[in-house]
Amino acid sequence: MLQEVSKRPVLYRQVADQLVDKIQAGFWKVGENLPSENHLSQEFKVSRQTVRQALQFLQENGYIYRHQGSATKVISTSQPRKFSQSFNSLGEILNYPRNTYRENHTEEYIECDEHLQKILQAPLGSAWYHIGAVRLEEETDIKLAWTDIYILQKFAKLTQLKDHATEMVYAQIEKHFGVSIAHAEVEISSSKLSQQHAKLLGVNPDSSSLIVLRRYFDKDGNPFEISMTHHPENLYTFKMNLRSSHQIN
Amino acid sequence: MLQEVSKRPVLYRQVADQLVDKIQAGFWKVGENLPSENHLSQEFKVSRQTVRQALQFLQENGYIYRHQGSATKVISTSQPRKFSQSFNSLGEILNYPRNTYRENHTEEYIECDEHLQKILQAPLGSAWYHIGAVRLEEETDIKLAWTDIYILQKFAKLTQLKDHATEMVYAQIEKHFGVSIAHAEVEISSSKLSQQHAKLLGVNPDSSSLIVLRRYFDKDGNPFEISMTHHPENLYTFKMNLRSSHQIN
DNA sequence: TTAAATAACATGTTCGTACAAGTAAGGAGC
DNA sequence: GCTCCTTACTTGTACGAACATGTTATTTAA
Repeated sequence: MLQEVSKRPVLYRQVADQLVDKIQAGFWKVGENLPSENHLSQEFKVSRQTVRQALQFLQENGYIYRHQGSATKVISTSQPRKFSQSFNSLGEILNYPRNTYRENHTEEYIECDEHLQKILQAPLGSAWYHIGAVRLEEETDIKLAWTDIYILQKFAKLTQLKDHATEMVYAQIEKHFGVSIAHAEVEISSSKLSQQHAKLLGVNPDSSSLIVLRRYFDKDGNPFEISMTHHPENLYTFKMNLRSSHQIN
Repeated sequence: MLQEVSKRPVLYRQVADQLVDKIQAGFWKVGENLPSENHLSQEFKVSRQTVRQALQFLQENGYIYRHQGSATKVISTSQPRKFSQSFNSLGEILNYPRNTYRENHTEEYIECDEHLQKILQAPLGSAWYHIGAVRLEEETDIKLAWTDIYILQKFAKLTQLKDHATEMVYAQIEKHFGVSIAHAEVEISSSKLSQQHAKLLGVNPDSSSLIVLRRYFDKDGNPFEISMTHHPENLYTFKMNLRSSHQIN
């Protein structure tokens, strides 16, 4: 019965898909309440736990708002953008979604020249190692972004490590060289995608891009890694959730 | 027994807290695996279900990486970068630089239609007040951005207040209507500037733009203000500083 | 009329149990 | 030494049951 509607392997996703369909079809409108978990449990002929898993999926994707004691409310019908990164704390901003990996295209030793200095904020002539990579989604191999990573030259051999393509580079530096982040900067801006990047990512060369620049500093205030990521337009959204729940610790 | 360690009301949070403590103390280091769920279940003398809830909490907070079949891996100690939940800093994301002001171009009563719903995430047909404004720098009068602000219709008279053009609208709502922000979302994306916006801002119609969407919710999860700001390329950068303030508090 | 107590109902937590499905290591066979 | 397959282990899914806790509407008492 459920199989006919959806070919999802797992039950709670089948339920979730049907709920999403109904929301998007306007059966439950934004601002209205969903039936209770027990009611849905009977309607779909699944356990309440399964319904709760489905509702959790809807919540994670921003469709509903749940709160103990009150009914579940529809807050959005919009299909969330596929690649959006959500943060609950600012620290998470340093990371990239787990289900992605890098594919290194270029690796080279470079010196910080005047042009690079605007990005690196490092001394002129300092020695760096540049990695140019495409970031892809694990399952679909969709090209998500182009990333330029600059690390201090002494860290260059990192690229030969086993998990290099899937782990965050700053985490690898922390792990293998004992350098930890004392301070970081994140800058987000927008610009048109360069011809070259557009070609590498297989998108319209006229499209705009979201640029995320991350600088990692050690305890002495020296940058040891800088990454600059170009996301083609509409492919990536930066999303932050700010809660005013005062006492977390 | 567990009570002594933590006074959290719920069991899974007590377990989660202890796991986080151990990770931050370096008992399990980044890259290492946690014990299996069954093992933890026995160690903490709680059901596996409770352990899974605790692990889910750790996952949501970026401490661990889990996926079916493999052991749970520690990916972050989150300690230094957690730049923690000080609402002041998070709140700053909601604000706009002080030395700017708005120049309202259009004000109108509107209803939430299908197109607007994607932005507002509010019920179809709900009554809103729309303010279209250019944001300028105080001294130079340089046009920085175009902003569409949507507030609930009952707040419309705000626009007649004295400091309306310089204060953040959400702050005005808080002040005059006693509605406080319980939750907020910030979404950052990139797109090409529309012809109309480009003309209003006096920039090249072909340029790209940085779009910052802010949604403010009350305690019931209802949005009461949404603002969507379009920054022409190279005019605005979203910058965040993350410090590893170990124990300032 | 208003305010406090209560009942009904919603989601949240916690315990069981069992099986499914993905991963990784060890052994068999070549 | 190498590949393939089995096996043990891990996390994921799904069921059932019971109680906890927060919300809301109703009823009762002041």
